Amino acid sequence: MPILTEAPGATKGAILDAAERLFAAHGFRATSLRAITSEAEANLGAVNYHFSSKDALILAVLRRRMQPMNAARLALLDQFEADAAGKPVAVEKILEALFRPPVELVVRGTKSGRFFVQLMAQALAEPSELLEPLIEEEFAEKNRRFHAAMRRALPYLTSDDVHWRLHFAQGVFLHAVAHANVLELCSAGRCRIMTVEGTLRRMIAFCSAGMTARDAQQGKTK
Amino acid sequence: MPILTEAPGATKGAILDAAERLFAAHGFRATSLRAITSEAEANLGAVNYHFSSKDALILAVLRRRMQPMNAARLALLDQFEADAAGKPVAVEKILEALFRPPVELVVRGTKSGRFFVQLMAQALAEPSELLEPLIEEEFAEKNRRFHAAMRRALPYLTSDDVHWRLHFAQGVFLHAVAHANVLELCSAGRCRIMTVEGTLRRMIAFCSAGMTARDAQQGKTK
DNA sequence: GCTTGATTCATACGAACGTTTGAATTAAGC
DNA sequence: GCTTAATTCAAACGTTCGTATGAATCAAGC
Repeated sequence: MPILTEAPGATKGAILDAAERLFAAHGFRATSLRAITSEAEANLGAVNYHFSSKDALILAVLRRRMQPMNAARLALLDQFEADAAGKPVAVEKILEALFRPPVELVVRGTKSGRFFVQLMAQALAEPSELLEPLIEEEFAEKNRRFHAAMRRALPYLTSDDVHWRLHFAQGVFLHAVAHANVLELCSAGRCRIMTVEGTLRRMIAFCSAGMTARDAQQGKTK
Repeated sequence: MPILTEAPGATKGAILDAAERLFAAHGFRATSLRAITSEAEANLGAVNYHFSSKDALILAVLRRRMQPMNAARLALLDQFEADAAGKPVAVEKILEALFRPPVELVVRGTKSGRFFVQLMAQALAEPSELLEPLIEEEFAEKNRRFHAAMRRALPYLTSDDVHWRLHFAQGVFLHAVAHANVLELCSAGRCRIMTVEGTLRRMIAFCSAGMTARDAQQGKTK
């Protein structure tokens, strides 16, 4: 086991960073390994040495951010549930636990972490049997926990109502953060994601109103 | 000008249909022209004959549905504004004008029209200088009109508030319709997009509550 | 029925891709 | 200082892609 000249895993990390940025900028398929290794100042063969294939590299890029992000979401929810001392957690707090970790990743993110949400949007948009198991595995517990918390906070909604509305809230967050350029375009440059707190406040205000809304035909699935 | 054996533009239309379905299923870049012409039962050269390049085919696929969809949205808004006879259109109506055309395209869509929203999500997620002008050109008037209608309906919101919240509403719609499989996955198959009216009702209930929400720090941009 | 213009078809080309290979390089162990 | 194992590197392989080309096919006009 040699001690590297630079930090251990320097090449591996550089490849992950470059891949994250280029995947977000041009898509998984449109980004060549040559472009990645060129930006990472690594040799072409290094990708297949450290990750064995391009598909495995894609999974590694996604997994690196997904796991900590979802762990942070659950930790935040844990904390709010502890604060609530047995009572239901407020809808706004549940939404904050859901939104804060990714928003902080994007706004404060060092290196290329800020591109990660765009990658998630691509992973969803580009359906592939490659990504589905990762998404299911990585998000299963998060979905279960947040659904349960919302059901407690909104007892007058059916389980299906909560599923639908959490799905909507995910859409708000994903579109707002991953496609922030669209907002900037539509508002002629006036609206941009600047701070964590400002972005969070807007998203939570919108979604908490949506989550708690009293529907005229509540409970009907169709 | 020969009269074709089959309907005029049969090959061209078959290519568009096949491309729409395969682009939605596997992404723009991952779908080869050979796969498209194979599914369309056309010759490989037909693509470059009818559309001149793959990029132009992508644009043609998108434009075919975008133009009528946005026209229908504006027509619906026109109608609601006429009904309102000078008074502001209700938020729910504005949202219906925004959501109904694409939802009907997806739920009732013949041929491959139901895949179109997934394509829009991909076009947004896969940023490309190819697609940006199309999006800007095709959505500019729609954005302007709906922003103005919302400002009339919600006079207590700033212009920036409306930009942000319309952006959120777009996220709800796009994610809900384009990634309906995620909802089905998260709800263990219990929640699915079944009918136009049921889907619309849920989206409008959520978004109208979000649009009209009174924010604690309203008007602050950050 | 020959001409004409539009479309279809089979084939081929060059480029770019992911992956493989084997030698060169590096640093640690004894 | 030699050995060993991990890593880097340059070069090449086979495949697949988008595109181009030219002949074949087809229907309509006169």
